Amino acid sequence: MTYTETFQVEALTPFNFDLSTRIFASGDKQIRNFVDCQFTQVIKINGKLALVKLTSAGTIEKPKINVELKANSQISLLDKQKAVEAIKFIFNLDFDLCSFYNEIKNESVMRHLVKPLNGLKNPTTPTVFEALLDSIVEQQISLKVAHIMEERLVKKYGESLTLDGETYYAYPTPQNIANVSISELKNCGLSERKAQYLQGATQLIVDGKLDLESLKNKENSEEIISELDAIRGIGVWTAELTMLRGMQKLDAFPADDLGLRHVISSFYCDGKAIKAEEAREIAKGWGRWKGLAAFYLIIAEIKGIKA
DNA sequence: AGCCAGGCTCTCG
DNA sequence: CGAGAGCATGGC
Repeated sequence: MTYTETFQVEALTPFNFDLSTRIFASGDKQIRNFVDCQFTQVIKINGKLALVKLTSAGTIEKPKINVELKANSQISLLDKQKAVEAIKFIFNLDFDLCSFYNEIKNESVMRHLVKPLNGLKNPTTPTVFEALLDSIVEQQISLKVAHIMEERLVKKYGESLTLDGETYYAYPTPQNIANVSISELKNCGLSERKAQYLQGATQLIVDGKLDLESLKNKENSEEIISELDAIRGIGVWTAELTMLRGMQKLDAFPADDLGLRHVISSFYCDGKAIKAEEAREIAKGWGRWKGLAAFYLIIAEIKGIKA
């Protein structure tokens, strides 16, 4: 028996749902993807798995999202409320893009991106742990390879939900990974070291020594970086990526990131290789939300927008 | 074939 | 201390 609830969620204007969600277009259908203007992902709400299907119901200026919530058991009012919270968090619906646009309106490159990318938000993962897991896996190796490994991890250790004959996977939780051996993790393609990093961080969480999820409530990003950086296997890059992707810390700016430096260079330095220090210097002109600005550059490059 | 890929740690000198 | 090796796998 499948239970379904349908409702709408409003977002702060401007918000372009289709543009913001397009980065999931190449995602695995059983995990998280965006096909035919519909976003699909399983999330854990109120302790149970539910499939979330989202489509845009409004415009960029008056944004609304159609939500279809599906589960194998009755969906309570609280479940619905939690789902709304999760959706708001994933798409940062309460963030005011106008204040971001105000920060960059006079910058030589950024000001040209506001119009073509109007309403673009940087989606986040429902839990911080997912962002951390992905960031550790993506250290050093190519994203393509990393995505293959992430997919293996999710399908092996994430809980699954089967609805109407289709099976979907939620991202593994720390509890799901806690008892997995290093050699099993290696079988997913992780190096010995990375398997240790992931297992180590997971143990800290399960043992109550690291409250990863509530770290996002800290105001001071530098504090979050140093707390994460102190953990074995997590450097500044991993911390910053985790913050951007899992905590909505849009001021985090991963200057060490190879791909990002490449994009910055193509807009500011004719494509010649630049160092992290030069990237930081350029980002000084981006105002407060440097991580979001970086995301705008990345999407601008993908869409072939010239500044 | 080999080299490289959105890093990080460990080990030398 | 700073530099350099080593890591895993798939794509080019």
